[in-house]
Formats: sequence, structure tokens, C-alpha cells
Amino acid sequence: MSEACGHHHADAPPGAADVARAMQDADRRLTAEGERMTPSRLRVLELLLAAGEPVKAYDLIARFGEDGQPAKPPTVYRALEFLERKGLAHRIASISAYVACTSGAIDHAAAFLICDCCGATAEVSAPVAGDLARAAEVAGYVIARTTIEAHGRCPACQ
Amino acid sequence: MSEACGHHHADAPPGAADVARAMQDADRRLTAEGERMTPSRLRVLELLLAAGEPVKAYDLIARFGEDGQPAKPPTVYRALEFLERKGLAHRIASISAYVACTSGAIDHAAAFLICDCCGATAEVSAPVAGDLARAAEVAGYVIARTTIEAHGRCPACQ
DNA sequence: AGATACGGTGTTATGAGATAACATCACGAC
DNA sequence: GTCGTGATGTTATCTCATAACACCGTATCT
Repeated sequence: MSEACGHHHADAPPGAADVARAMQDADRRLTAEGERMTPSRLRVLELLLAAGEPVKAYDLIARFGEDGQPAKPPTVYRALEFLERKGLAHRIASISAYVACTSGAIDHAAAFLICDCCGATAEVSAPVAGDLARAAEVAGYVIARTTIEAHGRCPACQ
Repeated sequence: MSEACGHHHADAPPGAADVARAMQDADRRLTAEGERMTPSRLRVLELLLAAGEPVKAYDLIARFGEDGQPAKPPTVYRALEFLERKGLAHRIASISAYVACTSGAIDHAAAFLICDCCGATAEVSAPVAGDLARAAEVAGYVIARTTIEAHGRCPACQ
């Protein structure tokens, strides 16, 4: 993706059925919580799920309209903020991109393994925070949220 | 810093003597390695050291000239890239800011504890990477570099 | 029903962060 | 001295993100 590494990258994005199911699950869950899963929010979630890898905000903006019409930036950024707040998406700070959450858990601290070659990203969950939490305790910090991102090569790109 | 939390934040930035000494150390070390510690690079390092906390790139740009004249962006970004490459500074992705390295070790994986209230940051070293490395191994990723940042409250701001 | 509070959206504009591209310059190697 | 290399100066532009304000729909209270 970001590095030229000369070999072929076969993408295996999730099928339309998987995307549709994930969207329905999210819709039901949040509606039950009294949240409003509006068309903009569903559309951004759909784009993230369909991509199956981190996507830049302005790519979402460009892809937003079904007919090729871009969205206005605030439309997408607002949806992203909502999805992130609700645990359906994450921002990956080191590459300024966004990705659908692939962890079942809600309100979780996520960590990411990011392939600099093909862009594949794996979300790994909680246990990672263990010794960071310990270091924080030693230093007397109370931690509210973490950004944990590791860059390298995925199995396929090594 | 970024949150209004109503209490006083006493800054204890490093003294001029500390800054001068750290700059001399860095200068000697890198010169011995055959690198060129040019005025721009030293100036940016000086600004980072004097701040003692993360600084935005455009703040460095604004403060760059001794006489109040700003630098051109590439001047500062190039210096930052050099300093980061040499282990003298780190980029903190979650807040798009830069900070002087406070670890003696060179070529190290750094982690940060960042106070959202007063902006204080603590750099904590290697051990933190432990279980992230383990998770990467399980997933088959080979890791080249990490971004580990925890946000919360420092001891003084709790 | 009318008043109103609130959260979401549409729209314009702009702020903030970072780099591309190209000319020029300093310095060491040969 | 001239040539390659890395650093710098300069202009312009690109990418990322949000401020500000008008408007709209829905739920609630009376």
C-alpha cells in the first residue's frame, strides 16, 4: 500500500452479505440503545465495512454518494465521530485513517497491527494494554484511552 | 492544556543550562557518527528541549527565528524528520505534536503517557512493548515500529 | 394544538498539518 | 577542480479536520 514491495496483493474484502449483516446488527443494537442510526451514519459504516481495511476520511467523502457525488467533509467526520464514540469504528492516528471495528466487545481499548506493504490491519484486543497500564500506574497517571499501533509486515507480505 | 479543568498548572520547564548540555551531548554524539548537526536541526532540538512537553509543528515554525521571524514549514519538518530518525525526538501521532526524547537509549521503541489536562508527557521505555510484540507474533506480523500513547491525567492533575 | 428543547443535517468557509517540486549551496572524495 | 551527495531556501499545494450558523424533525410538556 504505502511501500512499493513488488509483489501481488490479493484483497479479500468481506462479501456484501457480511457487510449487510454487520450493518443490521449495528442498527439493531444502537436503535435499542436509543441512538439514531441515520442514513449518513449507516453509509459511512457500510463503506468502512466494505473496505475491510483502514480508509482515509477523504476517500470516504469521495465514495459517499451512491452516484459518485462526494459528501461534504462535516457529514463524514460527524458520522465517524459517532461511530467511534459507539465503538463501531476506530481512528488509526499513525496513518490518519479509519477502520470498522472487528472486535465484538464494545467500549474496548483496541490495538492494531498494520501492514505497511498491503495495508491489511488486524485489530487485537485488550490484553495488549497490560503492561502499559502497569507503567502508567508506576508513573502515577490515570489512563482514559490509549492509541496502540504497530507497523510492519503481515504474514502474506513477508 | 486541552481541557479546562479549573486548577493551576505550574510548569517546571528545564533550565537553560540543562537545554544547553543536552544540545551539546546530542551534537557531539551525532557529529561523532558522521551526521551533520546543522543550525536548523539544533534550533529545533533546542525548542523541543526548552518546551519540555509536546509542541505542535507550527508552534516550532512560529518560534524558530530568534527575532520572531517564523521559519518556512519544510525547514522545521525536515529537522523533525532528522531528529526523529536519530532518536532525539518523537512524533506523538494522537495529538500531532513532537517532543524531545527523554530516554537515554537510542533506536528505542518509545511509549508515552500524556496528560490531557496540563499537557505533561512522560516517556516510558521498552518494557511496554512486551505483550504487543506477543500479539504480533501470534498474528504472524513482523513489527518494525510502534505508536503507543496513553491519554489521561498526570499525578498533579488528578 | 402550540411551545420548546434537543440532536442531527446542510452549507460555507477556513484553520491546521504536512509535503511536492525545483533551484541552489556546502562539503568531502577522487 | 569537478563531481556526487546531502542540506537548505522557496514557492506552492495537498491533505486532514473543524468552526459557525441556518434549518429540520422528533419527543415532550402544558
